[in-house]
Amino acid sequence: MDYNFIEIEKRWQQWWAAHKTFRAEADGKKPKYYVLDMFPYPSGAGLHVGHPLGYIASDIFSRYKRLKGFNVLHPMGYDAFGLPAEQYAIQTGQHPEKTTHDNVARYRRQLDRIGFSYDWDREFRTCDPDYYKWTQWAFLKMFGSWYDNRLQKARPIEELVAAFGSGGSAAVDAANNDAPVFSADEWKSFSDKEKADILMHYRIAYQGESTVNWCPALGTVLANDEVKDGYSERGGHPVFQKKMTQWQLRVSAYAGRLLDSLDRLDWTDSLKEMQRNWIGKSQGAEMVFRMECDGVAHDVTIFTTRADTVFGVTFMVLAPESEWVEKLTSASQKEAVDAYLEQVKKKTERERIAGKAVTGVFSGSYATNPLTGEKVPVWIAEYVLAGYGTGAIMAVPAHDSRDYAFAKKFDLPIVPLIEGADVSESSFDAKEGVMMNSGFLNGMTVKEAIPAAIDYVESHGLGRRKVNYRLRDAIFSRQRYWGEPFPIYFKDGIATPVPFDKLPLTLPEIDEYKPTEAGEPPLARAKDWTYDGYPLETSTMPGFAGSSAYYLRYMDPHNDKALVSREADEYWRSVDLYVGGTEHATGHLIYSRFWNKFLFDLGYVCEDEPFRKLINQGMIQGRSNFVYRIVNTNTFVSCGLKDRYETTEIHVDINIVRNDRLDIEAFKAWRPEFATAEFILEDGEYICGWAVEKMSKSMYNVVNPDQVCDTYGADTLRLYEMFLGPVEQSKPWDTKGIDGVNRFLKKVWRLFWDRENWLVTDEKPTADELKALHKLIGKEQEDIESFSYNTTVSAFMIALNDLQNCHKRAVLEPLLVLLSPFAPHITEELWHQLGNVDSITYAAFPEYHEEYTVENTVKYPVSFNGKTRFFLDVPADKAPAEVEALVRSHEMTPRYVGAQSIVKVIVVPGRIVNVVLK
RNA sequence: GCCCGAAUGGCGGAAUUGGUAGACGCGCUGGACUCAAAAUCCAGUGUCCCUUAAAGACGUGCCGGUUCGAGCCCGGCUUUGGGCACCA
Repeated sequence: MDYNFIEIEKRWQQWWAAHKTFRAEADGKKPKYYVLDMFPYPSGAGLHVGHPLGYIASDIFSRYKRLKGFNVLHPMGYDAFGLPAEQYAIQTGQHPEKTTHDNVARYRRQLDRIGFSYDWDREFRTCDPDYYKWTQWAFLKMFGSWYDNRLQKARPIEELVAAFGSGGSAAVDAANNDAPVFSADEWKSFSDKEKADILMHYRIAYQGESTVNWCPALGTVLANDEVKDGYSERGGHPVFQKKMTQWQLRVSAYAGRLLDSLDRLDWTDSLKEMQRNWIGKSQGAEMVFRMECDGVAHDVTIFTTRADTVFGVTFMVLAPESEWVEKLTSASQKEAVDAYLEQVKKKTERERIAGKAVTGVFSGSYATNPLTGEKVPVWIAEYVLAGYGTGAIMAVPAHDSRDYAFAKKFDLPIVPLIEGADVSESSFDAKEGVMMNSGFLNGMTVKEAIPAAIDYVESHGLGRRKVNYRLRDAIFSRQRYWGEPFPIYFKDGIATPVPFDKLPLTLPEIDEYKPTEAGEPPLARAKDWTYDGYPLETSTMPGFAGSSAYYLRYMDPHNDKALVSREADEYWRSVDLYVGGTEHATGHLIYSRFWNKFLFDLGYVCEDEPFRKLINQGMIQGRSNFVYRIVNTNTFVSCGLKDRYETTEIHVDINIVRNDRLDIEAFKAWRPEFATAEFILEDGEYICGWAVEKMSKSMYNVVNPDQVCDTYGADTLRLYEMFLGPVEQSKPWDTKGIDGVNRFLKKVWRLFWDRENWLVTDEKPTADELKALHKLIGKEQEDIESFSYNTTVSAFMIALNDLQNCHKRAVLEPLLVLLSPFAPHITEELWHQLGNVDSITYAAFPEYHEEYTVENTVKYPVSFNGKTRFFLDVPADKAPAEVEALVRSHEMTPRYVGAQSIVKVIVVPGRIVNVVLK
């Protein structure tokens, strides 16, 4: 009988579905294990061979854990709200729901062919109202909460209201955005609207004005992680900085906790480092400078990490968007300042970064250095960012390169503060050296001077220690259609939550998906978009809203009373293994952690971190092929000869190229313009050029997993993707080696069947066969636990070489179990042919016995002059003299001895060997 | 500019973490089977010297160091991938 993978794979996929083999249920008797893939956005292009890489790895791990006796939760679903479906809708008028539905169906078909062990009963899409009900619920919980800096946790807003009533704004230390100061009596006298406005400054989900990334081409604002180098990540459109009122999440309140608990996570160091950079903690001080403008004094707070350099301040700088700009612009400078602000506003984010042009304007006011009493000018310049620190800085050109560039351009004084620092050509930014020109700090090193300066400032009431984070609050509204509607309506101008029992607030039907003529979001087109007669919010939530708590929903996906029941949450707790790409490091993985910590604070979940262990699978790149057309002709020249002509490089579909050799007939048929093409060949063949590039439709280098399943089968695909190299590593897709893996599976089949005979016997295995088997068991356990799947596949091949002619049931049965996580279909088939009725999934992972793999030996540590150099395996019954002879004759010994000679060899029987050298 | 990571045959990649470098697979060469091809099986395959073999020398991006011993540790580079980037 032959290995008919098409038939086998179809049969067992149906069998697993019919028997719900992978259904997970909370079961207190077994230890749980939760394995999760980052769920996909179902794009129109379908899956390519790169997508399943992580899914295969996590599926192998899930199947392995099941064999090890764990109750495994391994779900899958779709991140279905998003921009592509909406843009397609704008172009074609097709409802995004329809597009999404079709794409999901296609993804599902493709996923099913690969034989994943998902519990499909738990599937959901983030655009299902039953699901986004809980996204809206979480939003309302955030709207109804504030962050207590003292307790470092979120609390219900009612408790804040109570505190205001008894002690005014001073009663709490709460995370806020520029909240006003008031007394308890004032609070009581405020109108409802005034109270609501104040509370809005404290809510964890709040509406507030801030400088946002505005993308006119997409007609929406974007979060920081959705902007790359000044362009939108989706579509690559220019982004502008603009002050706007938007919904935001107070992620910044959690910056410290997000940073600290990174240490407890089993993630790669590089990913943790990325998050640390993104959170960007910096320790320094806030200092107050008195500034005077046309005779009026203002106390302006600045942030610095170099309090030690305060004696070298020669000017101050405000960000153009700072609220101080207006108050500190003198009448005489007003015109110049206004012109400058206008000029800054017109620039895109890209131009601000890329230009690096030094620009600025004098405000007309002066500041007093609180330590020296010296007066210095106040400038306005775009190199100072409004969103970080206080939007104002003290400039020390001698020791900060940006201040230095500014001082040079505008001819401001530069005062060096560190002995020996040469500041004639550039600033001296390093935090080292000995202070001078710095009053009481003189003679100290920089490392001593920083805390000394801050201590001085604190004790004289001029400022205080302060930790700043780069992490900003997340802009949470998008001016788009295809997202979760905000369950908020505006009653007399007060943002009011839609009651919980009215959720989900479902997305209304509209006839066009574009913004309105007036520039309002698409939802403004909906008829009667009101609640209780009041207008509803017309923005929708961003893509990350639905993906921030989806791992919790999988624990209890059909619950209509809660996001997740307490019992389900306490059983499944958090994701034990999360597999996905690094591209989510500063987006989804920050937002999810924030979201989870918030729910933890309110007692809705029992773990404060969502993803215990994280593996980042690498990208699979495409291998593109090129043909070379001679300019202005329809003649194509083979790669080796292309330098003799002037040619244009054209991507050619890799499906009509084999081993870099072009199928000329297929090429002529590929596109009408090539039907009459002529060719200049090498050795009778057309050789194509090639390059490794991103796998994409436009480069004609996409390999569809369906094709691989057709030609080789899903088991080969799974095994091959793992064999390509470490899961974490990016690598180009290359089918060169796939035959070797396929050959391996055929050989496995041949252990059971030759052409027509069943070969399996009940003979007793030999010692060598057991040794090969147990070596494999040991290796596989070790490798799977450390995600070295490529070496596990190698171990299978080695074991197979050792077991070539072994048809013994006692060896083959455990072998199938070992192989089943990697190649589930072929093993399931053979497992049943061996007479087993139930799925191999329920088998037990074979136990590893060291005695089969290691001879009965003693391990002697061999040391030279007391330092252990190597271990020698010696049969246990050897006498000391024989051991000594072995050591002396050991092939490595001369190398350890080097130029010295052996004085004597001391052997402690069964324990240790020491070689004394002279 | 700053912060991580990587560099090993013709190729993808191994190496028990300081102990026989190149596992396993691909490719290539030769052979068996075949009328022939495909498939399958067997053998060989880091480089140099050599008809071949033995033996030897060299060999993990470059220079130096520690060590009896370095792909692995230390110092200094080169190339390359990724992240952050007027964050005071």
